[in-house]
Amino acid sequence: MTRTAERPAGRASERALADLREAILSGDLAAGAHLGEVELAERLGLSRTPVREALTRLAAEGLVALEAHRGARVTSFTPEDLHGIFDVRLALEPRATARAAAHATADDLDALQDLADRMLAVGAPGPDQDLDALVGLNRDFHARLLDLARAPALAAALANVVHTPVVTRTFHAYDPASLARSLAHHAEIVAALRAGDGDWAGAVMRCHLGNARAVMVGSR
Amino acid sequence: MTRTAERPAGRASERALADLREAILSGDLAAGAHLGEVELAERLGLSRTPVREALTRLAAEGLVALEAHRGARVTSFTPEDLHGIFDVRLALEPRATARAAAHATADDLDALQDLADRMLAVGAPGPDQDLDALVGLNRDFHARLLDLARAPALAAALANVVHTPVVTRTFHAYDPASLARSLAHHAEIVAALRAGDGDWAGAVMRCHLGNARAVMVGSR
DNA sequence: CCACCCTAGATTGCGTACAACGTCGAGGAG
DNA sequence: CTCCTCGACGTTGTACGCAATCTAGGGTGG
Repeated sequence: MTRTAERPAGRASERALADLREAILSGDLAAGAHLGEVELAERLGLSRTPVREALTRLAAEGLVALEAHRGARVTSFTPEDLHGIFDVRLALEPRATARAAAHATADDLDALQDLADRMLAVGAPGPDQDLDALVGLNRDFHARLLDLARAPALAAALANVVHTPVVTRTFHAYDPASLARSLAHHAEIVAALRAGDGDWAGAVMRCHLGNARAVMVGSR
Repeated sequence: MTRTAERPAGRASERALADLREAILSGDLAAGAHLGEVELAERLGLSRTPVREALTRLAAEGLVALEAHRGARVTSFTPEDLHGIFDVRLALEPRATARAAAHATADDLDALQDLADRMLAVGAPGPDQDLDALVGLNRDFHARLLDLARAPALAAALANVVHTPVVTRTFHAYDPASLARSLAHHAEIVAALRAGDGDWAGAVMRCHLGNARAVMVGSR
């Protein structure tokens, strides 16, 4: 009916998926928000079918919870949940980081270095500090590192856990000292990889995650 | 209240999901098999819609791969993939097992003991040996153990990795010595949990998985 | 005053039809 | 003989409509 000939675009389903995921991760859709299929469909200018498919996939990723005949809700996480999520990250990411040492080429290292440098620049206290830009850079850094591990199963296991809103969104929670540590960790990881020392790199990643958990969940 | 204990039982979508998952895990649908939506729909007596939803969810679980306009295929795993999967299991399951020590009640331990005993009975060499029955018991044992860990995030991370056909299906690949070890491990895990020693239990799980990996992937 | 039932509304679940896209095979040209 | 091009088919992607089901609200009886 409504022929919104705005843009031919790619697959509408993937568009809906990406839009919804971004809306959730960015916080536009608050945790616990009531999501109706018709409402979302109208909002995105699509029919219910692709929206429904997107919701199904988001539910599989754990970003939303489907309640029968009651609508879908954005999943909310308790501090215990967050703690558990960091448990998984601590179990997997240091291992992946260690593996990355064996596969990283000079180009890879340069790219990582570049990301680490830019994060240091954007994250440094002062008028130019941009904590929001940090989010994307941080995601890129970790994603690239994970890719270098050449461990698809490990990456898949992590994927359904790291997507969680709070983990990827907040950099504002960091106090100056923790933020400085976090940014330094990135650089140190690159240094360890350059040295070809997987154990070192993995250890830094453990520190990195421990620091992050302390900031976001607090000591337990 | 109308007690419709009839055929249509339960949501058709979940039925399709369960049927397809079982068909894949049991091997009825061979790895790499060409799955068309219409073909599956006719086979299950449903329309394409629920089948499509089931395929989407299976793809999210990693059991099938959706190829655009070419149909879905049951994912197949290389030895390298399997090795990586066991890497993830080795990183997560021992940790979960250790955590289970803190939460297991007497009833839980009895149930685990029962499963371990039954596996010993069914797995013992002789005319009564039933390797197929082992599959279900083994899955129950690991699932129950994972549940006791009270670590939903960890369980979720594992879920998308353990579902893989080859990992859960084959017990025929075990040689007698390895099989005996594997069954003994289950009993030892229960013993360690009874002793309240999470470290011990986790160590046994590491052995258990190492043994399994050696059987299925071979030494590398 | 409380509990229960019953109706009305809304939402999801599923089926079917249409459209777009990609793939595969056959035929012709070089 | 090989490669390219073109057409038909098959498959997926999306829209829409109907039916079943659940939730919520008001009314009634105890």
